[in-house]
Amino acid sequence: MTALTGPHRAALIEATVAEFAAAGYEGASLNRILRAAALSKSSFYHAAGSKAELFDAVVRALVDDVRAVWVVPDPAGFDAPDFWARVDSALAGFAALAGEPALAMLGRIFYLPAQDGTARTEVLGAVRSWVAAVLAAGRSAGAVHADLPIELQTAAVFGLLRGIDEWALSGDADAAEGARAPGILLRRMLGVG
Amino acid sequence: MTALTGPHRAALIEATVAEFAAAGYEGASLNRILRAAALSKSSFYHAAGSKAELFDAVVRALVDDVRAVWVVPDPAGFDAPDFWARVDSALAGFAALAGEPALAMLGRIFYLPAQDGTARTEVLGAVRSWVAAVLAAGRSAGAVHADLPIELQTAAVFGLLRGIDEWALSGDADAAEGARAPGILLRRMLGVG
DNA sequence: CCCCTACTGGACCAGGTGGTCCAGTAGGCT
DNA sequence: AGCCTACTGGACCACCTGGTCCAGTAGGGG
Repeated sequence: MTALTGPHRAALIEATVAEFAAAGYEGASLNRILRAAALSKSSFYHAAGSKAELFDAVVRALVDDVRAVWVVPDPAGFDAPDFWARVDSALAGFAALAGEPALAMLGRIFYLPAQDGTARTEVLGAVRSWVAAVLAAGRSAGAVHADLPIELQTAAVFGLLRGIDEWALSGDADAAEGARAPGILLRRMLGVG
Repeated sequence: MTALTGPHRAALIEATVAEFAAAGYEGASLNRILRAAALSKSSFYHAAGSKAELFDAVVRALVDDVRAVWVVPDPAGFDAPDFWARVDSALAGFAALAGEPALAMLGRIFYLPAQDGTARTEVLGAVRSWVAAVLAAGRSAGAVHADLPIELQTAAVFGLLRGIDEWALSGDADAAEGARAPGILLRRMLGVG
């Protein structure tokens, strides 16, 4: 019922994020989280109604953190001749917050398929339609190919970025290469000319 | 110990694949599999030593199915001026076996991160280095950009294909568009000129 | 001071997990 | 026939999961 209130909120979110990092979103154990947060079951169920609500609250908290650092650009602004320059600067702004591990994790949370009704699907849908709107603006600016469905292009963008991200995380990756790769590859994949 | 032998092999693999489809690789329940295969615990542990061995055997069986239908092209053959035509025909050959749902599932199994030592990591590594070898051949043929690490390009290929695959699976996807997308997008993303 | 509400600790629950153990039994070999 | 091995059924195990319940207790308002 209550959507995670009270003094334990911060500790609970922190412990949950750590658990996500260790065991993934699906594999996260409520018992482990409570143990880490030094909180009893009953206290937890008093503050947050269920495991699902906890997870939703955490997702929302992470999203808020991101939006506090990175103001999401209006897709309409991308309908301009310098479309790709604007994409580059948006990517640069976004890359700036990749430093904070808690925020980088938000991305990882969305890598798994989610069932409807959760905050994840909601946020993921919002991000997805934002990307689609940006692509649509790029199309009217003549900067983005229009010979494939825009939803397909959106999915390709997500997949590509995820692939780059996973490479960047796995061992022998050069951070500088990882930072410039999205701009280069997205432009080649989608850009006209 | 034994790597899944005996008369139950077929039924066990079938039930396991069905369970993978229903609950995912990680969420697959051994008990459900045994119930579906009408096999008792002791019989199972006699035939296959553990859940992990079952999963390995199933992965290997699916891989064998794929290799029976699609002969993996030698990467060396891609070092040619018509590199992208060869990629297209390889993609077409691979798309032909997307019809069989059990085989399509193999891909989905590899979407999740795997810990070392399992057949999944082994096969995934093999596929990954095959793709890297093809890309290297494309580079020497002058058909593939060489301004980014080849491992990064490989990761980008995996991500892109996964993104397209997920789009193709989710509802309102046009199968024809989904079939021609990989060739188009891979070439734009990686191709020179 | 008393009471009432908000909160807390911890025992407890049903149901699931992968895995073990042992008393059988069926089938081929000698 | 006798035996020995390969297999089977099912009870049982420890441990984990998310969730419930209840007897408290701390703290602020009347």
